[in-house]
Amino acid sequence: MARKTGSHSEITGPKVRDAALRLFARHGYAAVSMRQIAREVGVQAGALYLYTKDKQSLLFDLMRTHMDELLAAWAATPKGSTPLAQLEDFSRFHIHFHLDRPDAVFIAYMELRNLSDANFATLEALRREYERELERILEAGHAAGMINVPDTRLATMAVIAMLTGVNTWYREGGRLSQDAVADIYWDMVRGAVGA
Amino acid sequence: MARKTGSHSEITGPKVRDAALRLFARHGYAAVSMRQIAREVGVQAGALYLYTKDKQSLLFDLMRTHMDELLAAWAATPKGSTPLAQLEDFSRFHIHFHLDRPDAVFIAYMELRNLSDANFATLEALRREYERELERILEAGHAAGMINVPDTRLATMAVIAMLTGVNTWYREGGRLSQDAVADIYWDMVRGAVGA
DNA sequence: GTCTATACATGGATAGAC
DNA sequence: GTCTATCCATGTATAGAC
Repeated sequence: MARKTGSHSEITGPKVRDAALRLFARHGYAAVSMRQIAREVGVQAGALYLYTKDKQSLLFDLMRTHMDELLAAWAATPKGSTPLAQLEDFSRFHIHFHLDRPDAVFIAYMELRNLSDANFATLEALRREYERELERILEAGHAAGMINVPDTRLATMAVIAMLTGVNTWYREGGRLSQDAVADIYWDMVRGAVGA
Repeated sequence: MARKTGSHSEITGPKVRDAALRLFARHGYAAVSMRQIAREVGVQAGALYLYTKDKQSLLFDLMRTHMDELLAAWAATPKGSTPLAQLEDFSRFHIHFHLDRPDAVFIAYMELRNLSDANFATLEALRREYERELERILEAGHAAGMINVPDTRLATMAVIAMLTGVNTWYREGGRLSQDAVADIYWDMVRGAVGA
C-alpha cells in the first residue's frame, strides 16, 4: 500500500540539497537563510531540520559529496599507459567533470572559509588527495623524461588552476563545445609542462 | 594648533577600510557584521557610518580601489618592445602585484556576487579592461608568429587563471621567493602559449 | 567625531499541535 | 512529516546627547 501523504523523506531530502546547492552557489552560504531554502523546497523552515542537523552540516554534506564523487569518477576513468597519456586523460576529465557541475565546483572553492575547523580539515585532505593524483603523473613524466618542469608541485598547482579557470567563463551553448575547449586546453597544458 | 581629540577622520577612515578588508577576506562579506568591523577599529558600530554610506559601499570601495590600482600599476610598468617580452612583463607583474595584496585579491574574486547590479557592472568592466591588456599582447604575438595559440581569448583566460592561482598556495617566507616563483611561472606561461 | 540608546528586520533553531 | 508559534541572538541603520 503506497502512502498517500506525509513521509516524503526520499523526495524532500534531495530537494533540500538541490535547493541549498543552487542558492549557496548563487548568493553564498552566509547570505542564504534557512527560510529561503525552505521556500524554494516548498516547506516551512522548521521542516528542514528533519533532513539536516543544521545549516553547517548542509554545507559540509554538499562539499563532501562533491569531493567524493570527484575522486570516485577519476578513479573510474580509463587511463593511458604513459604519463603523457595520463596527463591528457586528467586534463580532459577535469574539464568535463567540472563543467558538468558548476554549482558544486563553485561552492567547493568559495565556501571553504565557512566550514568549521574539523570539516575544513576533512575537505582539505580530500582536495590534496585529488591534487596528488596529478602530481604523481607529473612526477612519473618527469622521471621518464617526457615532460620538463622545474618544480612538480608548482606545475601541479598551475595546471589545476588553469583547468579549473574554465568554469569562470564557459557557458553551455556558447561558441565552443566542451570537447573543443578540452582540445585547446590540453594543448596549453602540454606546452606548460614542456611536453 | 593640533586638535587634541575628536576629528580623527584622516586616521579612522583608513582604519575602517583596513579592518573591513581583512575581515571580509577572512570570513566573507556576508558573514562579517558592522559591529565586528567597529570592534576591530575601536569605535562603536554607529560611528562607522561617518566613513561609509553603508556596508555595500564599503565593499565596493575596496574592490574599486583595488582594480584602479591594478590598472594604474600595470600602466606604469616599463614594458619590452616585443610581444614576447611584454608577455613576460605581464606575467611577472601579475604575480608580484597579486602576491603583495592577497586580501584585496581574494575579495575582488570572491565577493562579486555580493555587489549590487550597478556596482557589479562597474567592476566587471574594469576586470575586462585588465584582461584586454593581456589579450592584446597575445594577439600581437600571434600576428608576429612569436606565439602559437589556437584561440587568443582562451589563452588569455588560461594564463590569468594560472597566474592568479599562485595566490591560493603561496606563503611569504616559504620555500620559494616571489622572484623564484615568477621565474618558474614565466617558463610555464611561455610553454602554454607555444612560444 | 564618538557615544548610548534604540528602532526594526531577520537570522538559526526548537517546541508542541496536528 | 509538516505546520504554527516562538525564543533569543544578531543584524543594519539612525537619532540625539555630549
